[in-house]
Amino acid sequence: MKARRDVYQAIADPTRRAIINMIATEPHNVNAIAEKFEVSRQAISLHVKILIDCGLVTIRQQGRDRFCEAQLDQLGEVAQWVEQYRRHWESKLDAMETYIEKLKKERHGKRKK
Amino acid sequence: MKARRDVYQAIADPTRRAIINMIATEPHNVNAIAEKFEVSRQAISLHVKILIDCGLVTIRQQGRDRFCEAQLDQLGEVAQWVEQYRRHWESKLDAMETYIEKLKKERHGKRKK
DNA sequence: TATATAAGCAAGTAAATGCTTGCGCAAATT
DNA sequence: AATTTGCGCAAGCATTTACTTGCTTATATA
Repeated sequence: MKARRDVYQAIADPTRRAIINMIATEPHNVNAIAEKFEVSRQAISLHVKILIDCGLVTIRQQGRDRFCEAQLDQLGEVAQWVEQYRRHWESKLDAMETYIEKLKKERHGKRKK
Repeated sequence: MKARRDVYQAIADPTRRAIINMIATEPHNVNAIAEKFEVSRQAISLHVKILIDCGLVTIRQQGRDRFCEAQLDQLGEVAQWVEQYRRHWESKLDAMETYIEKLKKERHGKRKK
């Protein structure tokens, strides 16, 4: 269990997405996370490790507790990759709609960064 | 090879993302796709199958050719899932960092959105 | 018609994934 | 000091994944 370790791989697993969802609101320690799932604490521990490895989670050690905090910057990469195809799924219908979409985007073109 | 078959799983593989990227612009038949990669035609054929299974690719049969067309609607799900966390990575929620951000903003009044 | 060509099917393999149980250690609690 | 609690480490295991080679069936084409 030590090969490919990128964001896409990390979020491919539903349990890991659930973990992210859980700690996005507020940090939880490993056991707290594990309690919400059917699988063993160890299984969760491994998932967390993977999330740490790819940078989606950081640990704040506090006594014997390890609080997992979501650090979702890396998701930006996925967002970017997916976004580049948005028009492909939003305007699959016909040229007309593509055109309208484009107009709308231009009208309130509010791109950050 | 017949278990989980969702979009997240599908795009987890870099080769599959490359295939999507390739046919997003215009359809290619299986061999045409395979030629662009180092792996065997069969390997590509399997990747395509996975993409078909999760709805990201559709086939247009034409004689002995099977043209693969990108059908990226399903990516919307991923986009949505990722987007819900955008603020998490665009504005770190950590109190400390928020504070620092605030200081920086105040210093050289540079807005972000 | 003989023969390329496109591509699925099948079987085999090495590595990765997801999970479990058992153990040990350090920080809290009694 | 003794025990409980949080959690990583390690080994083991069943699947899944990604890929390969070999064979087969259609569809073109010389």
